[in-house]
Amino acid sequence: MDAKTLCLGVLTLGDASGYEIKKHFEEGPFAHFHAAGFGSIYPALNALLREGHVTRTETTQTGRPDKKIYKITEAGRKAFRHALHKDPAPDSYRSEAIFMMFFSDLLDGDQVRHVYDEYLAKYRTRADRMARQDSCSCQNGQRFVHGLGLAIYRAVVSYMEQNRGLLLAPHATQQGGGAASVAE
Amino acid sequence: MDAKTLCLGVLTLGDASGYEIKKHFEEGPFAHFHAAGFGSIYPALNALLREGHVTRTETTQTGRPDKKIYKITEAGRKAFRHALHKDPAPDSYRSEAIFMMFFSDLLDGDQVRHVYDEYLAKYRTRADRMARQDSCSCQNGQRFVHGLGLAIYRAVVSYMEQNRGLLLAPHATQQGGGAASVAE
DNA sequence: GCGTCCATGTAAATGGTTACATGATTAT
DNA sequence: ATAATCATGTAACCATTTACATGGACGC
Repeated sequence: MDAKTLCLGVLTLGDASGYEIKKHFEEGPFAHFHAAGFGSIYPALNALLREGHVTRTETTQTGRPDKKIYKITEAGRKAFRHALHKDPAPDSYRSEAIFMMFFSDLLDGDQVRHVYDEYLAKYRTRADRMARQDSCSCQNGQRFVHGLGLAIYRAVVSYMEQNRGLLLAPHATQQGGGAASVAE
Repeated sequence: MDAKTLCLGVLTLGDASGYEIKKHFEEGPFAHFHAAGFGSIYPALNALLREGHVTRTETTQTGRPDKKIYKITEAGRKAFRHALHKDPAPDSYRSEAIFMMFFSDLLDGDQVRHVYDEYLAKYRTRADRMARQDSCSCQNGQRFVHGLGLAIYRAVVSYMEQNRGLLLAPHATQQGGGAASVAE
């Protein structure tokens, strides 16, 4: 899925600037299923403008840099629907952290613990954030995807909590600075 | 994570040819967390050979093309451990199928049903295949990752089964090509 | 016969990430 | 003071994907 289609998708949810589109990919509802950086968003938006798939309005703000708000056109909507009509490419998932955990026996314990803890913390945070976001007002597709993301994050957190011992067996619990030894 | 490190990782599990390494990424235990194609594997192996991180043995086979078996060296193991000692890059997950489902209200029902069905079937197949693979003989890290993959796949399958209605609500069950109008 | 599996590789093209460039405001 | 947020963009770099090139064996 190229950056242009991704941007069009965000713009079907409402007008936005390039900066706001990036935030969408970081915090928005499908943040977990795609990503894009400035280096791909800005050129994509300019290309979409050239193609007539979006219009642009420059907004002057006081105390803030100027903003360029993009709005999808009818041609843009059509192009978006057309792009979504092909068979989807297979999912691609890449996780260096999990790759590392796979080889935990080759790493020293501190490193494994560090990777494990950071990873679990990150997924906990995301699961919590998603759980707080209400998806009630959204359309069905959006609710479906939100729920799916949440289900995946919860599964990861739950599995990791229950199987910590597999990775960090010999070292006991030994976490954080506290004195708790037989935590539970 | 560059292709070289990925190949080294596979080679810590046993000697292999480039072709076999690719199969590892398709069917092996961390298939789900990383991928690599021939175009990145073969050049990576040649680079590793130049660097002395692997050795290569050419094997002549009858009725089969010749094979080049790669074996990791001590220097290679050291380089691998070193590569795994950095902080892992954040996960990147990209799914066109889920992106499509997110925008299901813009797509026609047939298309959504098609994407949904294919996607669920794929995840079911993978979950089943993983469940059959025993991970008992593996080291802890490998068991951990295998279990994690399985947990994720099961969560996806389970969620999708339970929430099909969100995506495909108005159309009733209505599957197959038949004439069923008020099916279910 | 046709497709798939085995097996290796190169080259071009695509496309994304990273670094650079700039700069005001606000919160710590 | 210092970092973060807001805000846009370009250019070099890097890496992967894709297409091309080759070819025998085996099953349908």
